[in-house]
Amino acid sequence: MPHHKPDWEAVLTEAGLRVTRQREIVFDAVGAGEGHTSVGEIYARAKRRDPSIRLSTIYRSLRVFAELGVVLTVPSGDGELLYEVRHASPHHHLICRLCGTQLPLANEIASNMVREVQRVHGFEVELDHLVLWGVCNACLSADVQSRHF
Amino acid sequence: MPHHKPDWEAVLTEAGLRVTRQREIVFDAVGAGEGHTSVGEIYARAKRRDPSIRLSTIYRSLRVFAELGVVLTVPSGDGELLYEVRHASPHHHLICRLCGTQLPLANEIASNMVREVQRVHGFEVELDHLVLWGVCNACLSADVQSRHF
DNA sequence: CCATTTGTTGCGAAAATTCGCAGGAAGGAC
DNA sequence: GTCCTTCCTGCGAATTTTCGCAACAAATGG
Repeated sequence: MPHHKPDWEAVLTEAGLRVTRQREIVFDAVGAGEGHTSVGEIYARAKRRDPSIRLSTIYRSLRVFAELGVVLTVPSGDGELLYEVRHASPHHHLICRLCGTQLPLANEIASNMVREVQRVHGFEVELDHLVLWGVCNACLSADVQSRHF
Repeated sequence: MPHHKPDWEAVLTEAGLRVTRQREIVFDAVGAGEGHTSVGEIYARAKRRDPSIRLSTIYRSLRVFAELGVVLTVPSGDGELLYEVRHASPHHHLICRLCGTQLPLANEIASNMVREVQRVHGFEVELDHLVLWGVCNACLSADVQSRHF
């Protein structure tokens, strides 16, 4: 199936919001690169398509997208917020606070937890993008070795 | 309540940082109330003890504390960052995005997930304060009813 | 088409957060 | 105590993010 129609437009109209030229530009700018994108980069890309677009419009669009869940926010290592378009299936990350590597978390683990919360608390968790910080395998062994010295 | 020597000082010195009067004020300000505290509130409390303290000092201290893990940051509903002192045992929350209620998450659920991640990915998750957003029991039934009308 | 309604944008200003730097204070060594 | 060395803070300015409001544009219905 061609899947050419971007579905974020449907999500917006569904929510009673409007599909505008600016929002299209911003959305495309988020997805233009690979992976996570900073506000500055998004602004630069957007301005390339419409030099008169204002930074406040970028921020407003991003907030709308994030609230509706069509883009996800990922806190980068140094506290800056990064943005990324959300793909069909929810995906979760493990981020190593030592080397910064990101690896995907097995979906089953996350959905198990969601199911458990539902069973125990009767609470419906909406888990789009779980980010777990910690230390990866490689750094764990490296750290152990460095303590040897 | 033998609330002995606050251990955040040990954590700072351990990291080669200094225990200053300002940092003491900021740390106390974070913990002065119950639960999560906003930057503005922290600043207000700190200024009560030292009117000459600067906002940039608040931000710098909070960043240091957060990086060392002695205070935790919690994203509030509207995107604002809240701060809270980290207590001995990790604790996790469920927050309802409809009514704002926060309820504690059974520790077992979280630690199960951490164990699973370790087993499957060999990744050591450092889970101090997991916040899961969703819809609580009460709002779930209320929502169902409202769809009836 | 035209009119109406309501959400959205541009614009500038305000607020929040970070930065650079010189003076001041903590911790350590003697 | 005094002297050092670094780190921290006050200070103001720069940067980032939000806000208010009038003009504008998207969807809807006639």
